[in-house]
Amino acid sequence: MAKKNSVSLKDVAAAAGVSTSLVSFVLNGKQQQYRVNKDVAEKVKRIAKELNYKPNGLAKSLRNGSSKTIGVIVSDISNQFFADLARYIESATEEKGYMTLFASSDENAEKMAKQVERLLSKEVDGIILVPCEGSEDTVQYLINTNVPFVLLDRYFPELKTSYLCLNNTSAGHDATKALIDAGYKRITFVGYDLNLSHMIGRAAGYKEAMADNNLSQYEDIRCVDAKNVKDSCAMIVREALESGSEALVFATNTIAVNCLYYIKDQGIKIPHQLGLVGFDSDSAFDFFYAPISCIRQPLEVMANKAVDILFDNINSNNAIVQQVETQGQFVSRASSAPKK
Amino acid sequence: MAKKNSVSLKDVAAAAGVSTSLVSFVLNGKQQQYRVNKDVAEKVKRIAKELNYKPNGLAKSLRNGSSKTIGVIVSDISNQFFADLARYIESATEEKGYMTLFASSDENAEKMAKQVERLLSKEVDGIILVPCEGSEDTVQYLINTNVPFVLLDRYFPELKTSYLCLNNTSAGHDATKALIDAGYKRITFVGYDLNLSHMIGRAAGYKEAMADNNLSQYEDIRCVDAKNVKDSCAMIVREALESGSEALVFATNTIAVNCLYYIKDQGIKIPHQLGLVGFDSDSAFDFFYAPISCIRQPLEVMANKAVDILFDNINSNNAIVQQVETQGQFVSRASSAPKK
DNA sequence: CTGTTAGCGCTTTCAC
DNA sequence: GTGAAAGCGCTAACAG
Repeated sequence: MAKKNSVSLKDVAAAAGVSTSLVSFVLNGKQQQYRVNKDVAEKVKRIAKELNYKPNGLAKSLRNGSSKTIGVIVSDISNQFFADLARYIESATEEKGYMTLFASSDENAEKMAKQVERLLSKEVDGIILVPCEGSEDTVQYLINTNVPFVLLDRYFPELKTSYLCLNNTSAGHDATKALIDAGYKRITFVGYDLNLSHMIGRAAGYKEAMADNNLSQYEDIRCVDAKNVKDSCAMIVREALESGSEALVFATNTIAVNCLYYIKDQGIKIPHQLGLVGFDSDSAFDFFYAPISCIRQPLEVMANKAVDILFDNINSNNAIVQQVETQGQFVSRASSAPKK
Repeated sequence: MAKKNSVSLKDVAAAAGVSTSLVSFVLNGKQQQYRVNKDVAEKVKRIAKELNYKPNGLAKSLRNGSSKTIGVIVSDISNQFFADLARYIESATEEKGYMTLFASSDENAEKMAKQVERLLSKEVDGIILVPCEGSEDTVQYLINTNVPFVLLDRYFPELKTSYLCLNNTSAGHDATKALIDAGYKRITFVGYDLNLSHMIGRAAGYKEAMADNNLSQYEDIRCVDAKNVKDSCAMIVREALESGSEALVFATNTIAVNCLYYIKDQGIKIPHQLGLVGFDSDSAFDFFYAPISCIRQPLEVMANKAVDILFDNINSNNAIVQQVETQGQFVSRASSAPKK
């Protein structure tokens, strides 16, 4: 531990000439309840302060059966989208007197399972989890072992769990519809080849918008290779253009930014040669010569709500399953300006 | 705790018909050391697996006097610079079997002190700390209580602590010199009004470069109001231009990005009207119409080294103070192209 | 080779 | 009003 020289309850008790129980009562504000003598209470408080007593959280947690810590597993904490969520989650949990243990899964089910184990071995009181592809078993395990948790950003329709995510279908629809309204017809959806609800939803929204506007014959979904995002994005943009695509919907901000590098390099004219809509935000969207239209997720609301749901599960011993979808907001900018 | 139904060492021992010590030995790979019977060992392992036994990390930590957890306090975990560092730190500590507790200080000394307390109450084995202005007391407290820690990004010259930071003077010098070499003379340094080593170092490097090139008469240092970065940046760029400044050195990426919003809005011509050099990186630097030259910090190296130093302190009980400076690298791009 | 036991620091019941 | 004592789950002397 950080310091071996730390002073314990016993030390305070000895110095005050009382029992450890008294000290515990006083220092936990239960002097009323246990009718501790006023003077004794004062003395204990004074001595505790003098000795610079700091309770040992580990011992407390062990004894109380609650670590006052939650775990958060995201794909990559350095990704701006997750970093923003992390910050909001941190603030929300801190307000409740909890600490947050963050871990990254790299979209790898095995690594995610390992991170879950690591968090559980720290006896976290609950977990906020961005589940990755193929991690149903791990999620099922959490259900079986009755660990309070909430899925974030994605969920598994076949598993009855609490989750909080964007209404992805609606968002995918709005992104696509904006391009359609601007006069684009041959619109390509650029996503990951992931069998995960957020991706499926966004693609479904895209298809729906295309179909509703009699553009199904132009439906074109392309998948970025997650192992090699940069090159894969470049190739997809090139191929989409070659096949006559007039506009692209990017399913995530990482995809968008990587495609933008290629678009910028190649001098492709936005929006006249290619209309664009992205998801989330990135300063690249603002500084690209034609600012990028996008679907904004209400990150703070999402983080707060996910935390609320988690604590509901913690406090109710998972009695209620809450499945919440938030609404994205379309931000219109130059990259999806009306096609000439 | 997550689950009340968890199985303990005692349960395994009972099921295997042996004592808890045997189980502990076996499950901690000490069967050799304690000459545990092979068959018994096998049986214990099998039963532990059958019962899905997971050791309680809290109890282990309490007993062992080490939580196998470190704390990391940065200014803001959602800031890309710190998010990147966080990710590298997470990876490095994970390799050592440690978990990482992140917290944000918001550059506020009081909040930082509170975060330190929170981390210590979790009995972290050590702390990586990005200290904020006026937090000398808290750092001194860590020294006094013999908590292993290492400062990151900034340090206090008057305190004898381990730290890892950029060679800021050299970086500030290089950034400025690049502009001087490109023919700019009236160069303005835009930083925060913070009495912190990184800011002081970068400004000192700027001054040094100006002086070495007989440009001291043009020395011009302006400070962004950290409480209102966006507006303050806009005002500073405007005033600098009005006063005849030909180039700007931005002391952080947040400052740079905020100034770039104004520069873009106003249609200021980069680099001909104004040469620019920033710190760190941001996708805005890449997508601004004139890509921004910058000083890159070796983030991965820095994170790894900070973790190494911290563990040296943990393992040596703070016997050695290591103060390490890394070198930034100047990346030349259009924003600091030779002035016509 | 294996079991007993004494705590790590804390909370809380129960007795006085 | 207060203290003794049990015990959260684990490790590691120490006995045998």
